[in-house]
Amino acid sequence: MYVTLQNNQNIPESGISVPKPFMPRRNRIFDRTIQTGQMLFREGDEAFSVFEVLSGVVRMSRVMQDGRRQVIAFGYPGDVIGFPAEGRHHSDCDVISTGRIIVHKIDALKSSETNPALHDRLLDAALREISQMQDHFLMLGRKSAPEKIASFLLVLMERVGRPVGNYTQIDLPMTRSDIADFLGLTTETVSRTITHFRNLGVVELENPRSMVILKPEELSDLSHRN
Amino acid sequence: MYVTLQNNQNIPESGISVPKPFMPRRNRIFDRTIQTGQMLFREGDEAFSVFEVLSGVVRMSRVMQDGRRQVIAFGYPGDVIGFPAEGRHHSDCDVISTGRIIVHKIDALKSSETNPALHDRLLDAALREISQMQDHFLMLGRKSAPEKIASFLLVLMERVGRPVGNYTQIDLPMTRSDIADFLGLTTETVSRTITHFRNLGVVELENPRSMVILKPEELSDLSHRN
DNA sequence: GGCTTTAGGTTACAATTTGATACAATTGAA
DNA sequence: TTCAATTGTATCAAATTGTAACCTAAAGCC
Repeated sequence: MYVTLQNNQNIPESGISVPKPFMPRRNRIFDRTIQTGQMLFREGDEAFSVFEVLSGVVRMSRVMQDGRRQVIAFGYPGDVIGFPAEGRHHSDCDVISTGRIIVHKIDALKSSETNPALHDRLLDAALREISQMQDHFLMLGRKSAPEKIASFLLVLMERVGRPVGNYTQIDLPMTRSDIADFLGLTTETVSRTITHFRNLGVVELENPRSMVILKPEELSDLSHRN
Repeated sequence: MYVTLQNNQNIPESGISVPKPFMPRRNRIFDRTIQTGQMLFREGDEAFSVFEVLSGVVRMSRVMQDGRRQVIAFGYPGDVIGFPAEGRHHSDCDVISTGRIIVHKIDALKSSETNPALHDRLLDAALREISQMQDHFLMLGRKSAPEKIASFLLVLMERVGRPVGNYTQIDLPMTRSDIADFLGLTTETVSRTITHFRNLGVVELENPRSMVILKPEELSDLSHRN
């Protein structure tokens, strides 16, 4: 699923499970390598496919003419991205971390004739995305800067964190500017807030792109998720 | 479609058309009256149906424990609402203006067996919703308060405005608080901004719930859509 | 009818957060 | 090593929010 910072406190059995990538037997997968900096599609492009991320990270974004940008979502392994409307893509999609994707023909989403199981899976992914975007709305519209950053780091920790000793380490393949544009902040505010968290002893930075979460509970308090 | 304040300046042939409600011959429709104040579903409810608005207006929202609320969307005639994820609704849905809806069994969305045409239509509605939520992201994350209000009024004008002489009249069935929670602002800011637009001669209020757009072009400039 | 109550809306002013600007430090690539 | 890009920090300005008072209209009640 997308990293869209859920807020499911009111939902019983809150966790939305992420299905494993579809793996037909004998690896008859039409997958493709994606390289950092590569563009998968642009806003307005005709949509021929949806993409399932196997590894690496992609960034979906929209831009205004005056340059203001909103990052819609980061696509991590397990996510399906590029759902079209009216046959077209409505955002840009860039690769920010090299990896592999499965390219599904758009027909698989449109029709259940040739492959009902895949159709169901893609439909579920689309519905899951709607739900996750709703969570992101709450964050964009109603959370403070520290709450946004804390929520963001928590989601990354839960989705792609790696245990290192007693703590959890997360990579940040995106720039501070990407994070800012995802959360509706400025890079300065992102920087300030991370520095603040560091001073609180909640997180630790090995370098700007590698973070260790020292106190997940305090981060959770800061995010006001529970 | 939802009133989600589109920003399609980069998309050729930008307008996303809204399909007419599905009308089987001889009116064999399973529709239902909805009354202001009625609740269609709550966050966490098991999802048995999706709803197609025929008339009236509904409000989808999510709430944090501390009371902060985000209005996800307003459902106007033509919109399909209540798409579930993992079999559950992930927002509350209230009726804010009496009307009628069609109740579609969730199976119609899940499977194309019984009614392929309806299945396609609901799938399209879901994809359109994803696209429109992306537009709303840009607004929530990157637009200023006046830009948000101007965009909101423009979308209402285009979707449900009624010509009155040379101008366009729009009803605002939602409260200022609903608008604020939709745009990520406070009621005071909404009030102040509308007053400002009134002083500019861009809009006129017959009463707080009935507005006349006097200068659509200036409103468009204020919204930074074009 | 006239009164009170209530919800919603508006306005003014103070407080606060965030953004803008500028510049230093760091990192990674050439 | 040098350069360019990114990140971090500090100061100041601006936009938005918070607080509180007041207004208006509708609803309920006597």
